[in-house]
Amino acid sequence: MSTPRQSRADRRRATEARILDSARELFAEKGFDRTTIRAVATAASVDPALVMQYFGSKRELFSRAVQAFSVLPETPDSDALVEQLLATLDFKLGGLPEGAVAMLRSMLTDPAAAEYVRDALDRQIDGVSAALSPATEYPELRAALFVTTLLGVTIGHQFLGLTALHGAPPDRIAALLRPAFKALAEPSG
Amino acid sequence: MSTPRQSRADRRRATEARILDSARELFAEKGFDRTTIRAVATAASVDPALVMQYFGSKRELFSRAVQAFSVLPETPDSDALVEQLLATLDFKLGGLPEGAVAMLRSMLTDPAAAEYVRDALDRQIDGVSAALSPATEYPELRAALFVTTLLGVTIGHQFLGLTALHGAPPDRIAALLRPAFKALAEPSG
DNA sequence: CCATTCGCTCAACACTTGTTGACTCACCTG
DNA sequence: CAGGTGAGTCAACAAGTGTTGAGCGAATGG
Repeated sequence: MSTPRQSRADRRRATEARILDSARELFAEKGFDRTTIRAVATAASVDPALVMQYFGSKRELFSRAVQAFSVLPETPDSDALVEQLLATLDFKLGGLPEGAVAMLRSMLTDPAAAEYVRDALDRQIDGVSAALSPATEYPELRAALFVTTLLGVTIGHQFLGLTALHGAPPDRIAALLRPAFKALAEPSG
Repeated sequence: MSTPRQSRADRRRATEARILDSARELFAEKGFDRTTIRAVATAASVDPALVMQYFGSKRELFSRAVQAFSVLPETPDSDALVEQLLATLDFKLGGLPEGAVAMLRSMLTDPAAAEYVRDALDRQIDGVSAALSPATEYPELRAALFVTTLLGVTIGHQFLGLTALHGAPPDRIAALLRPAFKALAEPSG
Protein backbone atom coordinates (compact mmCIF):
# COMPACT_ATOMS: atom_id res chain seq x y z
CA MET A 1 0.00 0.00 0.00
CA SER A 2 2.21 2.77 -1.20
CA THR A 3 -0.71 5.15 -1.78
CA PRO A 4 -3.32 5.79 0.97
CA ARG A 5 -6.94 5.74 -0.07
CA GLN A 6 -7.28 9.40 0.77
CA SER A 7 -4.81 12.15 0.10
CA ARG A 8 -3.74 14.33 2.98
CA ALA A 9 -5.80 17.25 1.67
CA ASP A 10 -8.85 15.01 1.38
CA ARG A 11 -8.50 13.78 4.92
CA ARG A 12 -8.06 17.32 6.08
CA ARG A 13 -11.25 18.47 4.38
CA ALA A 14 -13.11 15.44 5.68
CA THR A 15 -12.11 16.02 9.30
CA GLU A 16 -12.93 19.68 9.08
CA ALA A 17 -16.35 18.82 7.70
CA ARG A 18 -16.87 16.21 10.42
CA ILE A 19 -16.03 18.79 13.07
CA LEU A 20 -18.39 21.33 11.52
CA ASP A 21 -21.20 18.79 11.37
CA SER A 22 -20.75 17.78 14.99
CA ALA A 23 -20.55 21.41 16.03
CA ARG A 24 -23.68 22.35 14.13
CA GLU A 25 -25.59 19.49 15.66
CA LEU A 26 -24.50 20.22 19.20
CA PHE A 27 -24.98 23.98 18.89
CA ALA A 28 -28.48 23.31 17.59
CA GLU A 29 -29.27 20.94 20.42
CA LYS A 30 -27.76 22.78 23.37
CA GLY A 31 -26.98 26.30 22.27
CA PHE A 32 -23.68 28.16 22.30
CA ASP A 33 -22.89 28.20 26.00
CA ARG A 34 -23.68 24.59 26.79
CA THR A 35 -21.78 23.24 23.82
CA THR A 36 -18.15 22.57 24.73
CA ILE A 37 -15.28 22.25 22.35
CA ARG A 38 -14.43 18.97 24.02
CA ALA A 39 -17.90 17.61 23.25
CA VAL A 40 -17.64 18.69 19.63
CA ALA A 41 -14.20 17.10 19.38
CA THR A 42 -15.40 13.85 20.91
CA ALA A 43 -18.41 13.72 18.58
CA ALA A 44 -16.05 14.22 15.65
CA SER A 45 -13.58 11.63 17.01
CA VAL A 46 -10.84 14.19 17.21
CA ASP A 47 -8.69 15.92 19.78
CA PRO A 48 -10.02 19.23 21.19
CA ALA A 49 -6.78 20.93 20.27
CA LEU A 50 -7.40 20.19 16.63
CA VAL A 51 -10.69 22.06 16.72
CA MET A 52 -8.82 25.09 18.02
CA GLN A 53 -6.09 24.67 15.43
CA TYR A 54 -8.65 24.63 12.63
CA PHE A 55 -11.05 27.31 13.80
CA GLY A 56 -9.08 29.46 16.21
CA SER A 57 -11.81 29.93 18.79
CA LYS A 58 -15.19 28.64 19.88
CA ARG A 59 -16.84 31.76 18.50
CA GLU A 60 -15.29 31.28 15.11
CA LEU A 61 -16.31 27.62 15.13
CA PHE A 62 -19.88 28.72 15.83
CA SER A 63 -19.85 31.24 13.00
CA ARG A 64 -18.50 28.71 10.56
CA ALA A 65 -20.91 25.99 11.68
CA VAL A 66 -24.11 28.01 11.34
CA GLN A 67 -23.20 29.93 8.20
CA ALA A 68 -25.79 30.30 5.48
CA PHE A 69 -28.57 30.72 7.99
CA SER A 70 -31.80 32.11 6.68
CA VAL A 71 -35.31 31.94 8.02
CA LEU A 72 -37.06 33.01 4.86
CA PRO A 73 -35.37 31.57 1.79
CA GLU A 74 -36.61 33.90 -0.90
CA THR A 75 -37.68 37.50 -0.98
CA PRO A 76 -41.43 37.62 -1.47
CA ASP A 77 -43.20 39.39 -4.27
CA SER A 78 -46.23 41.53 -3.77
CA ASP A 79 -48.83 39.37 -5.49
CA ALA A 80 -48.97 36.25 -3.39
CA LEU A 81 -47.29 37.60 -0.27
CA VAL A 82 -49.50 35.84 2.21
CA GLU A 83 -49.28 32.54 0.40
CA GLN A 84 -45.54 32.79 0.24
CA LEU A 85 -45.32 33.50 3.94
CA LEU A 86 -47.59 30.59 4.76
CA ALA A 87 -45.60 28.33 2.47
CA THR A 88 -42.54 28.84 4.66
CA LEU A 89 -44.37 27.11 7.50
CA ASP A 90 -43.61 23.67 6.09
CA PHE A 91 -40.01 24.70 6.13
CA LYS A 92 -40.11 26.13 9.61
CA LEU A 93 -41.95 23.28 11.26
CA GLY A 94 -39.50 20.44 11.13
CA GLY A 95 -37.44 21.26 8.08
CA LEU A 96 -35.46 24.02 9.68
CA PRO A 97 -31.73 23.61 8.95
CA GLU A 98 -29.57 22.83 11.96
CA GLY A 99 -27.62 26.02 11.54
CA ALA A 100 -30.77 28.06 11.87
CA VAL A 101 -31.84 26.07 14.92
CA ALA A 102 -28.44 26.70 16.49
CA MET A 103 -28.74 30.42 15.85
CA LEU A 104 -32.29 30.68 17.14
CA ARG A 105 -31.54 28.60 20.20
CA SER A 106 -28.72 30.90 21.20
CA MET A 107 -30.41 34.18 20.38
CA LEU A 108 -31.84 34.84 23.85
CA THR A 109 -28.64 34.25 25.78
CA ASP A 110 -25.82 35.10 23.41
CA PRO A 111 -25.64 38.76 22.36
CA ALA A 112 -23.78 37.97 19.15
CA ALA A 113 -26.46 35.49 18.09
CA ALA A 114 -29.15 37.98 19.11
CA GLU A 115 -27.62 40.63 16.90
CA TYR A 116 -27.34 38.24 14.00
CA VAL A 117 -30.96 37.13 14.26
CA ARG A 118 -32.17 40.68 14.72
CA ASP A 119 -30.37 41.82 11.60
CA ALA A 120 -31.66 38.86 9.63
CA LEU A 121 -35.22 39.47 10.75
CA ASP A 122 -34.93 43.20 10.15
CA ARG A 123 -33.86 42.50 6.59
CA GLN A 124 -36.68 40.06 6.19
CA ILE A 125 -39.14 42.59 7.53
CA ASP A 126 -37.90 45.14 5.03
CA GLY A 127 -38.52 42.65 2.24
CA VAL A 128 -42.03 41.84 3.37
CA SER A 129 -42.77 45.48 3.95
CA ALA A 130 -41.74 46.37 0.43
CA ALA A 131 -43.97 43.63 -0.91
CA LEU A 132 -47.07 45.02 0.76
CA SER A 133 -49.50 47.10 -1.26
CA PRO A 134 -48.25 50.70 -1.42
CA ALA A 135 -51.52 51.97 0.01
CA THR A 136 -50.96 50.04 3.22
CA GLU A 137 -50.63 51.94 6.48
CA TYR A 138 -47.63 51.12 8.67
CA PRO A 139 -46.13 48.60 6.28
CA GLU A 140 -42.98 47.99 8.37
CA LEU A 141 -45.00 47.31 11.47
CA ARG A 142 -47.32 44.96 9.61
CA ALA A 143 -44.33 43.18 8.13
CA ALA A 144 -42.82 42.88 11.58
CA LEU A 145 -46.04 41.28 12.83
CA PHE A 146 -45.96 38.74 10.01
CA VAL A 147 -42.41 37.81 10.81
CA THR A 148 -42.77 37.71 14.59
CA THR A 149 -45.92 35.63 14.28
CA LEU A 150 -44.04 33.04 12.27
CA LEU A 151 -41.19 33.27 14.75
CA GLY A 152 -43.54 32.65 17.65
CA VAL A 153 -45.13 29.65 15.97
CA THR A 154 -41.71 28.26 15.15
CA ILE A 155 -40.51 28.63 18.72
CA GLY A 156 -43.70 27.17 20.13
CA HIS A 157 -43.44 24.19 17.85
CA GLN A 158 -39.77 23.44 17.41
CA PHE A 159 -38.29 24.62 20.68
CA LEU A 160 -41.03 24.37 23.28
CA GLY A 161 -43.05 21.54 21.81
CA LEU A 162 -46.41 23.01 22.78
CA THR A 163 -48.89 20.16 22.89
CA ALA A 164 -51.56 21.93 20.86
CA LEU A 165 -49.00 22.52 18.11
CA HIS A 166 -47.21 19.22 18.30
CA GLY A 167 -49.62 17.06 16.36
CA ALA A 168 -50.99 19.68 14.04
CA PRO A 169 -50.09 19.30 10.35
CA PRO A 170 -48.51 22.41 8.82
CA ASP A 171 -51.33 22.64 6.26
CA ARG A 172 -53.90 23.04 8.98
CA ILE A 173 -51.85 25.67 10.75
CA ALA A 174 -51.43 27.50 7.47
CA ALA A 175 -55.18 27.21 6.81
CA LEU A 176 -56.02 28.77 10.16
CA LEU A 177 -53.38 31.44 9.81
CA ARG A 178 -54.46 32.40 6.29
CA PRO A 179 -57.48 34.57 7.17
CA ALA A 180 -55.49 36.24 9.94
CA PHE A 181 -52.62 37.04 7.59
CA LYS A 182 -55.03 38.29 4.94
CA ALA A 183 -56.58 40.61 7.49
CA LEU A 184 -53.12 41.82 8.45
CA ALA A 185 -52.33 42.54 4.80
CA GLU A 186 -55.52 44.56 4.24
CA PRO A 187 -54.58 48.17 3.43
CA SER A 188 -57.53 49.46 5.46
CA GLY A 189 -56.29 48.83 8.97
CA MET B 1 -27.32 51.91 71.61
CA SER B 2 -28.35 48.81 73.39
CA THR B 3 -30.94 47.97 70.75
CA PRO B 4 -29.95 47.82 67.04
CA ARG B 5 -32.24 49.59 64.61
CA GLN B 6 -33.02 46.29 62.96
CA SER B 7 -33.60 42.98 64.64
CA ARG B 8 -31.60 40.02 63.47
CA ALA B 9 -34.65 38.53 61.79
CA ASP B 10 -35.29 41.80 59.96
CA ARG B 11 -31.77 41.96 58.67
CA ARG B 12 -32.01 38.36 57.58
CA ARG B 13 -35.19 38.99 55.61
CA ALA B 14 -33.74 42.13 54.09
CA THR B 15 -30.57 40.39 52.89
CA GLU B 16 -32.54 37.50 51.49
CA ALA B 17 -34.77 39.93 49.59
CA ARG B 18 -31.72 41.81 48.34
CA ILE B 19 -30.22 38.59 47.03
CA LEU B 20 -33.46 37.62 45.35
CA ASP B 21 -33.74 41.02 43.70
CA SER B 22 -30.20 40.91 42.38
CA ALA B 23 -30.69 37.35 41.18
CA ARG B 24 -33.92 38.18 39.40
CA GLU B 25 -32.33 41.14 37.68
CA LEU B 26 -29.26 39.23 36.55
CA PHE B 27 -31.19 36.15 35.46
CA ALA B 28 -33.45 38.43 33.43
CA GLU B 29 -30.53 40.20 31.84
CA LYS B 30 -28.19 37.31 31.11
CA GLY B 31 -30.16 34.09 31.52
CA PHE B 32 -29.48 31.14 33.78
CA ASP B 33 -26.13 29.96 32.48
CA ARG B 34 -24.41 33.32 32.24
CA THR B 35 -25.51 34.44 35.66
CA THR B 36 -23.00 33.41 38.30
CA ILE B 37 -23.63 33.08 41.99
CA ARG B 38 -20.63 35.30 42.54
CA ALA B 39 -22.17 38.05 40.42
CA VAL B 40 -25.45 37.82 42.29
CA ALA B 41 -23.61 37.95 45.60
CA THR B 42 -21.57 40.97 44.55
CA ALA B 43 -24.68 42.79 43.35
CA ALA B 44 -26.29 42.10 46.69
CA SER B 45 -23.13 43.12 48.60
CA VAL B 46 -22.83 39.73 50.15
CA ASP B 47 -20.51 36.74 50.17
CA PRO B 48 -21.21 34.00 47.59
CA ALA B 49 -21.28 31.41 50.34
CA LEU B 50 -24.24 33.16 51.91
CA VAL B 51 -26.27 32.75 48.75
CA MET B 52 -25.62 29.02 48.90
CA GLN B 53 -26.45 28.90 52.57
CA TYR B 54 -29.78 30.58 51.99
CA PHE B 55 -30.87 28.88 48.80
CA GLY B 56 -28.92 25.63 48.65
CA SER B 57 -28.12 25.70 44.97
CA LYS B 58 -28.12 27.93 41.91
CA ARG B 59 -31.18 26.12 40.55
CA GLU B 60 -33.11 26.70 43.72
CA LEU B 61 -32.10 30.36 43.70
CA PHE B 62 -33.43 30.63 40.17
CA SER B 63 -36.74 29.01 41.11
CA ARG B 64 -37.18 31.30 44.08
CA ALA B 65 -36.18 34.41 42.11
CA VAL B 66 -38.60 33.94 39.23
CA GLN B 67 -41.54 32.64 41.20
CA ALA B 68 -45.01 33.89 40.41
CA PHE B 69 -44.26 34.07 36.75
CA SER B 70 -47.21 34.37 34.43
CA VAL B 71 -47.48 35.60 30.89
CA LEU B 72 -51.25 36.06 30.84
CA PRO B 73 -52.48 37.43 34.16
CA GLU B 74 -56.14 36.46 34.05
CA THR B 75 -58.07 33.68 32.42
CA PRO B 76 -60.06 35.14 29.57
CA ASP B 77 -63.82 34.90 29.21
CA SER B 78 -65.52 34.08 25.98
CA ASP B 79 -67.15 37.43 25.26
CA ALA B 80 -64.26 39.78 24.73
CA LEU B 81 -61.54 37.20 24.17
CA VAL B 82 -59.74 39.09 21.44
CA GLU B 83 -59.82 42.35 23.34
CA GLN B 84 -58.48 40.69 26.43
CA LEU B 85 -55.66 39.12 24.50
CA LEU B 86 -54.77 42.42 22.88
CA ALA B 87 -54.93 44.16 26.23
CA THR B 88 -52.06 41.99 27.45
CA LEU B 89 -49.82 43.61 24.87
CA ASP B 90 -49.33 46.70 27.01
CA PHE B 91 -48.20 44.36 29.72
CA LYS B 92 -45.92 42.32 27.49
CA LEU B 93 -44.23 45.22 25.75
CA GLY B 94 -42.18 46.78 28.48
CA GLY B 95 -44.15 45.96 31.58
CA LEU B 96 -43.11 42.34 31.72
CA PRO B 97 -42.00 41.42 35.25
CA GLU B 98 -38.33 40.56 35.60
CA GLY B 99 -39.12 37.05 36.70
CA ALA B 100 -40.95 36.41 33.47
CA VAL B 101 -38.12 37.89 31.45
CA ALA B 102 -35.67 35.63 33.25
CA MET B 103 -37.78 32.58 32.52
CA LEU B 104 -38.30 33.47 28.87
CA ARG B 105 -34.67 34.32 28.34
CA SER B 106 -33.57 30.94 29.61
CA MET B 107 -36.23 28.87 27.90
CA LEU B 108 -34.26 28.04 24.76
CA THR B 109 -31.10 26.88 26.50
CA ASP B 110 -32.20 25.55 29.86
CA PRO B 111 -34.43 22.46 29.70
CA ALA B 112 -35.97 23.17 33.12
CA ALA B 113 -36.99 26.67 32.04
CA ALA B 114 -38.25 25.28 28.74
CA GLU B 115 -40.48 22.82 30.55
CA TYR B 116 -41.78 25.51 32.85
CA VAL B 117 -42.64 27.86 29.99
CA ARG B 118 -44.17 25.07 27.95
CA ASP B 119 -46.43 24.05 30.81
CA ALA B 120 -47.41 27.65 31.48
CA LEU B 121 -48.22 28.27 27.82
CA ASP B 122 -50.07 24.96 27.53
CA ARG B 123 -52.26 25.97 30.43
CA GLN B 124 -52.80 29.36 28.89
CA ILE B 125 -53.73 27.78 25.59
CA ASP B 126 -56.27 25.58 27.34
CA GLY B 127 -57.83 28.66 28.87
CA VAL B 128 -58.05 30.53 25.59
CA SER B 129 -59.31 27.43 23.84
CA ALA B 130 -62.12 27.04 26.34
CA ALA B 131 -63.07 30.68 25.85
CA LEU B 132 -63.54 30.28 22.11
CA SER B 133 -67.04 29.85 20.70
CA PRO B 134 -68.06 26.19 21.00
CA ALA B 135 -68.77 26.03 17.27
CA THR B 136 -65.12 26.78 16.48
CA GLU B 137 -63.07 24.22 14.59
CA TYR B 138 -59.69 23.26 16.09
CA PRO B 139 -60.02 25.47 19.15
CA GLU B 140 -56.77 24.29 20.78
CA LEU B 141 -54.81 24.99 17.64
CA ARG B 142 -56.35 28.42 17.26
CA ALA B 143 -55.63 29.15 20.90
CA ALA B 144 -52.06 28.04 20.38
CA LEU B 145 -51.74 30.44 17.46
CA PHE B 146 -53.01 33.32 19.58
CA VAL B 147 -50.51 32.57 22.28
CA THR B 148 -47.53 31.92 20.02
CA THR B 149 -48.26 35.09 18.08
CA LEU B 150 -48.12 37.11 21.27
CA LEU B 151 -44.99 35.21 22.25
CA GLY B 152 -43.35 36.04 18.94
CA VAL B 153 -44.20 39.72 19.20
CA THR B 154 -42.90 39.80 22.75
CA ILE B 155 -39.62 38.18 21.78
CA GLY B 156 -39.22 40.41 18.75
CA HIS B 157 -39.80 43.48 20.84
CA GLN B 158 -38.33 42.81 24.26
CA PHE B 159 -35.50 40.43 23.47
CA LEU B 160 -34.43 41.14 19.92
CA GLY B 161 -35.34 44.78 19.69
CA LEU B 162 -36.53 44.59 16.10
CA THR B 163 -36.35 48.06 14.67
CA ALA B 164 -39.81 48.02 13.15
CA LEU B 165 -41.25 47.11 16.54
CA HIS B 166 -39.05 49.30 18.66
CA GLY B 167 -40.78 52.61 18.20
CA ALA B 168 -44.29 51.35 17.71
CA PRO B 169 -46.80 52.19 20.46
CA PRO B 170 -48.62 49.14 21.85
CA ASP B 171 -51.98 50.62 20.82
CA ARG B 172 -50.96 50.66 17.21
CA ILE B 173 -49.70 47.11 17.36
CA ALA B 174 -52.95 46.08 19.00
CA ALA B 175 -54.93 47.94 16.35
CA LEU B 176 -53.15 46.13 13.54
CA LEU B 177 -53.38 42.79 15.27
CA ARG B 178 -57.10 43.17 16.02
CA PRO B 179 -58.48 42.22 12.57
CA ALA B 180 -56.05 39.32 12.38
CA PHE B 181 -57.09 38.02 15.79
CA LYS B 182 -60.76 38.46 14.93
CA ALA B 183 -60.25 36.41 11.78
CA LEU B 184 -58.49 33.75 13.82
CA ALA B 185 -61.43 33.63 16.22
CA GLU B 186 -64.00 33.22 13.45
CA PRO B 187 -65.71 29.83 13.82
CA SER B 188 -65.80 29.39 10.04
CA GLY B 189 -62.15 28.70 9.34
C1' DC C 1 -23.46 39.16 82.01
C1' DC C 2 -22.39 34.97 80.02
C1' DA C 3 -23.36 31.19 76.90
C1' DT C 4 -25.51 30.42 72.73
C1' DT C 5 -27.37 31.18 68.51
C1' DC C 6 -26.89 32.68 63.86
C1' DG C 7 -25.92 36.03 60.12
C1' DC C 8 -22.03 36.36 57.56
C1' DT C 9 -17.20 35.95 55.69
C1' DC C 10 -12.84 33.58 54.33
C1' DA C 11 -10.35 30.33 52.11
C1' DA C 12 -10.34 26.56 49.74
C1' DC C 13 -11.78 22.29 47.00
C1' DA C 14 -13.05 19.87 42.85
C1' DC C 15 -14.30 20.44 38.47
C1' DT C 16 -14.99 22.31 33.84
C1' DT C 17 -13.90 25.51 30.55
C1' DG C 18 -11.25 27.67 26.39
C1' DT C 19 -6.85 27.75 24.89
C1' DT C 20 -1.71 26.75 24.05
C1' DG C 21 2.90 24.63 23.03
C1' DA C 22 5.66 20.72 22.43
C1' DC C 23 5.58 16.53 20.36
C1' DT C 24 4.65 12.24 17.07
C1' DC C 25 4.19 10.26 12.89
C1' DA C 26 2.34 9.53 8.33
C1' DC C 27 2.40 11.71 3.98
C1' DC C 28 4.36 14.54 0.20
C1' DT C 29 8.20 16.39 -2.53
C1' DG C 30 12.73 16.74 -4.44
C1' DC D 1 14.95 7.59 -0.12
C1' DA D 2 15.92 11.62 2.85
C1' DG D 3 13.97 16.08 4.53
C1' DG D 4 10.28 18.74 5.30
C1' DT D 5 5.49 19.65 5.87
C1' DG D 6 1.40 19.29 8.10
C1' DA D 7 -2.41 16.48 10.28
C1' DG D 8 -3.30 15.05 14.62
C1' DT D 9 -2.38 14.08 19.78
C1' DC D 10 -0.86 14.81 24.65
C1' DA D 11 -0.43 17.23 28.63
C1' DA D 12 -0.88 21.20 30.77
C1' DC D 13 -2.14 26.08 32.08
C1' DA D 14 -5.06 29.79 33.74
C1' DA D 15 -9.36 31.32 34.63
C1' DG D 16 -13.89 30.68 36.23
C1' DT D 17 -17.52 27.72 38.10
C1' DG D 18 -20.73 25.75 41.94
C1' DT D 19 -20.13 24.36 46.35
C1' DT D 20 -18.34 23.44 51.25
C1' DG D 21 -16.57 23.74 56.10
C1' DA D 22 -14.32 26.29 59.55
C1' DG D 23 -14.45 30.33 61.81
C1' DC D 24 -15.63 35.40 63.55
C1' DG D 25 -18.40 38.59 65.84
C1' DA D 26 -22.61 40.70 67.03
C1' DA D 27 -27.35 40.05 68.46
C1' DT D 28 -30.13 37.20 71.64
C1' DG D 29 -32.17 35.14 75.65
C1' DG D 30 -31.79 33.27 80.10
